[in-house]
Amino acid sequence: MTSTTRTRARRGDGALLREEILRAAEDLLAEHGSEDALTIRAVAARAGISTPSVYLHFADKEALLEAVCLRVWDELGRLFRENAGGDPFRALGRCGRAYARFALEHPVQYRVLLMRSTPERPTQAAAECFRHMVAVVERCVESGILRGDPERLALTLWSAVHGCVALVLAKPDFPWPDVDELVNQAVIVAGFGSAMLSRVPPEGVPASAELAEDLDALAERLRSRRPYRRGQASP
Amino acid sequence: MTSTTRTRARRGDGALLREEILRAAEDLLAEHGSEDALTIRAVAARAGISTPSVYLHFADKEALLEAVCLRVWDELGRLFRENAGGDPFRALGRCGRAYARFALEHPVQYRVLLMRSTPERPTQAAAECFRHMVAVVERCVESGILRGDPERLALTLWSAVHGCVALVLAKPDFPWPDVDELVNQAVIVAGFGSAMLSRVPPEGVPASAELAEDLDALAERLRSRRPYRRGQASP
DNA sequence: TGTACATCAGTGAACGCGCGTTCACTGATGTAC
DNA sequence: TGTACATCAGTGAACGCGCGTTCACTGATGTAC
Repeated sequence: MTSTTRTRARRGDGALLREEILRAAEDLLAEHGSEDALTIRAVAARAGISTPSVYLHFADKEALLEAVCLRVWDELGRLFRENAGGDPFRALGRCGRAYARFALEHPVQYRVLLMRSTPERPTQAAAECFRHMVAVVERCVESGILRGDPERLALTLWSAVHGCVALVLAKPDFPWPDVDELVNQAVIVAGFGSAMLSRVPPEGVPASAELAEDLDALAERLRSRRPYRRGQASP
Repeated sequence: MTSTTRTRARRGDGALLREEILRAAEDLLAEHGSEDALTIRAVAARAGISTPSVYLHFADKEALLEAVCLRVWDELGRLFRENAGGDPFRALGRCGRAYARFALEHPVQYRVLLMRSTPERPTQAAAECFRHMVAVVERCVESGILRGDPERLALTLWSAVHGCVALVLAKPDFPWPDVDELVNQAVIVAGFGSAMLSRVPPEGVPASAELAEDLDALAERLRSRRPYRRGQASP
């Protein structure tokens, strides 16, 4: 940590410090991998300023933590928009994978926003994220591959991908197999599982052995079809 | 909170207090819904003893929290054993639902053990929980309904159900639809999705519209079969 | 062009809190003789 | 049966820590006249 001596901001440029504080906070989170590392004192020290200076730009500690986390959240919206085009079922898969990648790249922010029990703003961020998913699901429903209430479907898809990254983030010491493949499996399971959801007869399905036969028949049929694009798993 | 005056334990019965401390800690967690409520001081006050007395039975705060959480964990193993019998695919569904119910009934313990980034013992508990799931999955693989490495499959199934309860626990203020139904959907998605996992051709699947046709054909076939047991969704 | 003054970024020192933990202790209970 | 003593459950008071936050302040920068 090279202690570059900060030169005081010009009049009216006080907001510049805000940026430096946020960056210092981000660095702390990234290095320690836990929100516990984010103390006003540590952030100030990291930014090379005195502790009370933080209060010139953030009302309190919670406001700072929130700002750091929400800052990165815009990126998620962009990812959804980028991946939402083309064949709907494939787009769904791409979005799921992008979501997981995002979460794994910003572990602490993701944990604070979606794995901590907090009211208010962070929940709004979750709701916004949810709306993006609904949009993608709606196109799947239009195409016929998914059926049912898009919001319900989106919730289930969301929770499936969330579960995968949440476990990995919470238990980094667990002997996970290749995380990318785990995410990929979760996305495929979520996609095909959702597609089956509206197609499972309400009276129930046959016993495992018979059900296996029918699924094998489906698999055979799928194999005989021309794949949408080769060399890539789906959705 | 009736302050029943504790009578000092007889010689050799010191361990009795241990139970009372654990119960007091459980009550605190249940009431406040957060592990932050568990302070040595609060637990002692709740149990009607002096603060240092806690140290007669627990090495430190972490040991107490751990004991409170692991205490409830045995129940999970019992639930798996109870639900593991019968048709494998159905057993899988029952175990998933039981798991979710367990998590929702012990929110704080679940959060501490599976949603917090902690090393050592809690991770062992997660591993033990995982082994139970593998056992159920193995029977599914034997029956042919699932295919592939049981551990991989179990991980994916686990993460799907975990995602559902983890989101609900983390964002209780979110306008969730009926949680039981959400869990049910997650379980069905996880089950059928996993069944599809090994059946998706590696070259990829056709476009959404064609894929929808094939799935509809499967649905038709399932409807014409005699259901394993009527009036109950599956798996 | 010079000077008094307002404004604003930033600071040093301290307050007060709740916490985990420790220490020397008390007094009841059992045991050896 | 009585008595000295060891043991053990449990306690009161205090230590020390890091924290969020506040307060009165400093001194550079710009502005009015």
